[in-house]
Amino acid sequence: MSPDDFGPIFAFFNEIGIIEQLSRTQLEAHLPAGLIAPHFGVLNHLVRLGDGRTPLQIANAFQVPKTSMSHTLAVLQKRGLIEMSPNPDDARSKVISITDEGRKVREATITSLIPDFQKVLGHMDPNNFKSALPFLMELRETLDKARD
Amino acid sequence: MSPDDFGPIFAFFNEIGIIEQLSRTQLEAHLPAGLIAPHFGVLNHLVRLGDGRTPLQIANAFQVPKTSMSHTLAVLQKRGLIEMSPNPDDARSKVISITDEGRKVREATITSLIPDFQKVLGHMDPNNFKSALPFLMELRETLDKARD
DNA sequence: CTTGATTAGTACGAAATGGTACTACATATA
DNA sequence: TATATGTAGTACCATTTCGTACTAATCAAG
Repeated sequence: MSPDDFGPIFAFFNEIGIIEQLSRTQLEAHLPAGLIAPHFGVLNHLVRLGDGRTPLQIANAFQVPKTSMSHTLAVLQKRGLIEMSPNPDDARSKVISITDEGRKVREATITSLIPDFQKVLGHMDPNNFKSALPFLMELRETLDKARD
Repeated sequence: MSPDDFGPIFAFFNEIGIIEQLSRTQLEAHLPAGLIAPHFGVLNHLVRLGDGRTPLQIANAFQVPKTSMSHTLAVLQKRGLIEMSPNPDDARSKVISITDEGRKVREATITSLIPDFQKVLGHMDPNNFKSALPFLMELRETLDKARD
């Protein structure tokens, strides 16, 4: 890893940033008014990994401060998309579960997103996404381990 | 692009989001207090593409609303890192230029960032970044064209 | 030239992010 | 058991983001 390598590496992270922003905007166009990407992220997380997680666990999973997640969860609760119960194992803590309404919002978002993605990405080769994944996952893990 | 392709594609964008967040945090750790990634982004933009751009051009380049860029530029100006002059071609508009102090901040940030990147990414193959770049650029352009 | 529509930038407000500090509970050490 | 230290969550606050609405300047059509 010589100094000459950093040009392409900076360019790489620059593209990552722009793609993140454009795809986030695309996602948010399909969310109910007042919900943004982090809200959807939490709903998706709960469906994929199951109920029973604490706010702190969710904050760690998304690499955001617990105080940010606290606010995100409050919005989801206020809209009836999640429930917060006391944690039987730890009275300081809470346990998050998704409601039927929350599931419906996630489903509907994905359902309306897919045709849009298909239209936008239709002419791209899906194999490019698949073959890029292992490197992205390795990079994500590397960056993740580095934050201490 | 069949429905089965969307699993890996969603996973792909998920990784993009996490990597963006982790790398942004890494960058911001090297910025002077009170400056965040968008501030650095603008300074970098001005150095790479030159002075003389209007706020709206810069907002478009970063795909953010002009009202967001207005605030970002106000912070940079208040800290003496950019200058805003009247646009001789259009009295409604302004022209942005980076100051010597702004250049110094950008330089110092990059200089302190490189050894950190080297430590974190040192064991990764730089060729992976280079070979991922063309696909990311194609994807970015595709997403960019789609927003209308 | 004049009038109507468009455009650049900003003021303002609502919501999101994230830091500091606090409370309540849990855990470790004696 | 008593006490000290650590942890989960939140309240509060400063800053960011971005939408709406406005002002001033430009452009287009007659």
